[in-house]
Amino acid sequence: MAYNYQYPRAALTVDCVVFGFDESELKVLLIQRALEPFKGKWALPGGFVRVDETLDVAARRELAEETGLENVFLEQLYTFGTVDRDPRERVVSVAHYALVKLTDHKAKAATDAANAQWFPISKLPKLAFDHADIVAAALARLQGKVRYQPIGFELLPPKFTLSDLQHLYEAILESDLDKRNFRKKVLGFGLLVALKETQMAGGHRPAQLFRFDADKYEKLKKRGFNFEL
Amino acid sequence: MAYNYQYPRAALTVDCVVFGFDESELKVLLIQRALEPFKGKWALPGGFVRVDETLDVAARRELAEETGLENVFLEQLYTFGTVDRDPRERVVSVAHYALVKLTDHKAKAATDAANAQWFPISKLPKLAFDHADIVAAALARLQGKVRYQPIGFELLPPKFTLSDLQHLYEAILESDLDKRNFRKKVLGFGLLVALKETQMAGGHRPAQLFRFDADKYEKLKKRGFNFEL
DNA sequence: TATTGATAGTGTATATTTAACACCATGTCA
DNA sequence: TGACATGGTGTTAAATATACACTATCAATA
Repeated sequence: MAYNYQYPRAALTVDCVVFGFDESELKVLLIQRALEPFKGKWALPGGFVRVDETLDVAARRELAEETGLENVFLEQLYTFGTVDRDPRERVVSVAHYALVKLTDHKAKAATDAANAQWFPISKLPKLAFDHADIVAAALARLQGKVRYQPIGFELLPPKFTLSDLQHLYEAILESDLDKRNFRKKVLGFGLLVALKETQMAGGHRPAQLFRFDADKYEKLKKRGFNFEL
Repeated sequence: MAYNYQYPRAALTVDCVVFGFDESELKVLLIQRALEPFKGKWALPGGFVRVDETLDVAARRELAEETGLENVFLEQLYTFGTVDRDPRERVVSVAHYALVKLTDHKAKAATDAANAQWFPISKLPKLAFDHADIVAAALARLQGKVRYQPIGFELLPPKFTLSDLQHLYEAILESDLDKRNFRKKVLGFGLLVALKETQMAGGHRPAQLFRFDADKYEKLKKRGFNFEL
């Protein structure tokens, strides 16, 4: 096809659905918009892509600027290109989703991201633009992905109990799992390393702490190992 | 995020990986480029997105213009946004993949798409831009998707035999399947309707023809039915 | 017209995986 | 020291997946 500069161009943005997990609930990080349109409404963190940065870099930059988050798990999700999704002009957005350890983030929240706030996924406010659609797509992707790739660990602190992990999966999949079968399966992957510590949670028997063995995961992944839950 | 017109903008394109199936082989439809850069090289059909059309519409329009294909199965794949993927300027491409019935297309090929040509996926020529990456991503997606969604029918003519279907799956998955187990499973989905005709292929016992029951598929899909192969 | 060659079509037995299920252990706190 | 809360552990039955071999029916031809 002809290469032609004369047509008007769509603006290109990135948006991020940031998932966190805390107190048995899956949460999403939102930003309150300071400007029109949708001023005062909640929206996904995101912004315009610069001509000299890749999409991934743009998403990470916006995330750092607006929420203070860095070095998180981030993947491209889907590109939203409806003509009227932005009332100002044509804006195409490459949506991403991120998984963060809530514990890490809480310290920074006060400084970098004064107008960022975590919302339980089941109680999201009305969102600006088509961001509700983007969140829905991200949740569907997360639910699908978690079944065959051990990405849930990105949402947990470095040390966690098997109950923590099970509650996370139950929150993501929105269904109850059998405790014994769950433990059998996840331990069977051989990706969990039992630490010498236990979690003194009070009021009951202390739980064994584990960490995720990322190196081993990379090796097994290369061999085409199947991590289906 | 600041809303700012002053920065240069990336150009936005769509590209399509068009899959077809013929003579036991999975094929991809390529276009020979008429202009620089990569003049004379083979490339994916695609082109610039207009400001008044969605991504899906843009992909279908380009497909019709460059290959004569219409009303095909088409889904968004991934957005490629490396900074230097186009030597002229920054171009971000929303890649799609399409599944077409080769039999339908062959009639049109001579007229609409003089410089379009089908290549076996295992013998692709060197491709322009990062199109080899896009094809690889599309194949991976197709291989993943075919395992849990009956989209293979999009690649077959309306009437087909179980052997046709099996050969298609074997071509996509690049592995041999057991005939009896395969037939048991696909018939078990209840999506195949046996026609009253048989295929007179000559030289051997004629094979039962089937059609895909798209209505039933839609109904079962809504009920969350599992089509895992 | 009998034989050969090519693909169609069919069932069972075994191995593997999944699903369902209940009790004791160990800590805190009243 | 008893109540309460969560941690931790195996077995059995059901369902599913896998492996496997022979007969059927046509065309071509010897």
